[in-house]
Amino acid sequence: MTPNKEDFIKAIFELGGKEKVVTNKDLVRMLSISAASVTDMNTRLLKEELITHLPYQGVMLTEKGLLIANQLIRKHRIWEVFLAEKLGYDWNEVHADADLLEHVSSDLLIERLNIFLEEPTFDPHGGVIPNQDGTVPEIHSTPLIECRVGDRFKIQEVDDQEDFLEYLLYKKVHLGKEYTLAEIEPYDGPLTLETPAGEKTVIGHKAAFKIFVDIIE
Amino acid sequence: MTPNKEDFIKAIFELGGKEKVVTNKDLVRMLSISAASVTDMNTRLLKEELITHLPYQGVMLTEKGLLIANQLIRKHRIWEVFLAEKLGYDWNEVHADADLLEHVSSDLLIERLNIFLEEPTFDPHGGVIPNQDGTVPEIHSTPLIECRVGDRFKIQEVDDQEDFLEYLLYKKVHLGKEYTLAEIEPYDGPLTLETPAGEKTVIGHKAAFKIFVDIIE
DNA sequence: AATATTTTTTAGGGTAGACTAAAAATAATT
DNA sequence: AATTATTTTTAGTCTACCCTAAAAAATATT
Ligand SMILES: [Mn+2]
Ligand SMILES: [Mn+2]
Ligand SMILES: [Mn+2]
Ligand SMILES: [Mn+2]
Repeated sequence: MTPNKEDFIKAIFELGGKEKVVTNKDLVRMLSISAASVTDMNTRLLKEELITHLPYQGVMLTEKGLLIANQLIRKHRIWEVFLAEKLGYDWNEVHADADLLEHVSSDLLIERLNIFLEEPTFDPHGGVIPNQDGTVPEIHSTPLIECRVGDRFKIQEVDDQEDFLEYLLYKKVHLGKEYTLAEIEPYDGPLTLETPAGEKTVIGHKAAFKIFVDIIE
Repeated sequence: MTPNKEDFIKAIFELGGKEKVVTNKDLVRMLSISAASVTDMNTRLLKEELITHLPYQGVMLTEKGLLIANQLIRKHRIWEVFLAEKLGYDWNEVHADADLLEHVSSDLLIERLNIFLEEPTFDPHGGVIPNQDGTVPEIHSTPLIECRVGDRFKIQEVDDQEDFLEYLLYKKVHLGKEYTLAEIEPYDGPLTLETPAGEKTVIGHKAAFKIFVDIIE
C-alpha cells in the first residue's frame, strides 16, 4: 500500500463507493488528476481486489477496500483531534497535515495517540472516528435543511471543506452549540438560527445541507 | 524534495559528510540499497547542488545540503521527544516512527509541536536538536572511553542504535544519571561505573565509545 | 434516427527510485 | 610490476504514478 493508493481508496469511499458506483469523472474532480490516471489506478486497485469495476460505469469498494478506507479515516481523524486539541490548530487548518500524517502512522503510533487523546469519538468537525477493527460507530444526526421551524438542536457535524469551516468560524457556529431554528425563507432562502440567549445567525440555504444536527427531544 | 532524497542527505551527514568525503560503499551499507542506486542518487543530488562529488572518491554536503540535513534532523528529534514523552515510547522504540514522520512535517506543525513539548534541547538519547535556522547548539561532551579512573560525570548522550539502547535500558544507564568511573580493565577490558549510592555497573569496552558524558568539575 | 457532446479507455511517454550484470577505475596483494 | 580484489560507474530494466492525444463507448440533443 502506498500513500497515493490510500488516498485514492479514501476518495472512492468519500464519493459513496461503499453503496454505489463512483464514476471516473468524480474521481478526476476530487483528486485533480487526469482521466487516464484514474483508469490506470482503477486497474491497479482491481488487480489487488480492493475495488470492483463496471467498465464505462465506475468503481465500488470491496470489503477489503472498505476496511482500508475506514482504517485510513481513523488515522486521519485521530491526527485531526491531536492537531486541534494539543497543537491549537483551528478546525479549518487540520486537514492538510492530517492528510499526510495518516500515511506514515504505524498501528502502535495510532493506538498510543488515541489513548493520549483519551479515545475521542469525533474529529474536530464532528466526523465519527472508525474503530480499530474498521467498524464505524452509529451516530444519529439530521441535515439542518430537513429541520422544521421551532426545532431545537445541537450542532453535531459539519462538512470539512476548508473554506466552509472558515465561514462557520466567522459565523461562530461550532460543534455542540445549541440553537432553535427560528425561520426559513421560502424559495431556497436563508435560515435563521437563534441561540438560547436570543442571538440570531443567518445561514445560506446551501450551507444547511452541510450542517448536521442532533435534535433535542 | 522527496523522502528518499531527504533520508539520503541525512545519511551523508551522519557518515560525516559535513567535514569529509563519504564513500558510496558507506552509503550502500547505511541505506541498504545497491551501489548503482547510490551513484544514481548522487548524480541527482549533484544536479541540485546539494552535494559535491569527487568521482570514485565520494560525496560531501554543500551548505544547501547541510541545511536540509539539519532541518530534517530537527524534525526527527522533535518527533522522538514527542513519542517518548507524550506517547510513552521507550528510547529504543522512537526511531522508526520518527524516521517516517520527519518527511511529512510542515514548518507550522514542527514549530507548534516544539512549543507543545516546551522547546526541548535534546532528543531521548541526548542528541542535540538543531535550531529552526539550521544552526546547531554547541554542547560539550566527552566519550566515556576517554575518561580516567576517579572521574565523576553525568550521562550526556548515547549512540542511537536500537539494540544498543536496549542494552543500556537493561544496564539501567539513562540520560542524566551520575556515575564515577571506578575501574578500567587493561587490554580493552570492561569499565566499571559506580553510582553515588555505591551500585556498580560493568560496561563493555566498545560500549564506552558510544556513551558521551559531561564530566563534573 | 442521426448527430453532437461527454466520458472512458487505449496508446505512448516521462520521472523518481529501485534493481542486476557488466565494464571501468582504484586499491591491495603478491 | 603484474595480478587480484574491491569499488564505482554505466547500461539496460522494472514499477508506481503521473501526463497528453487519440480512439472508442455512452449519453444527450436535435
Ligand atoms: Mn479531514
Ligand atoms: Mn492523505
Ligand atoms: Mn533517531
Ligand atoms: Mn526518514
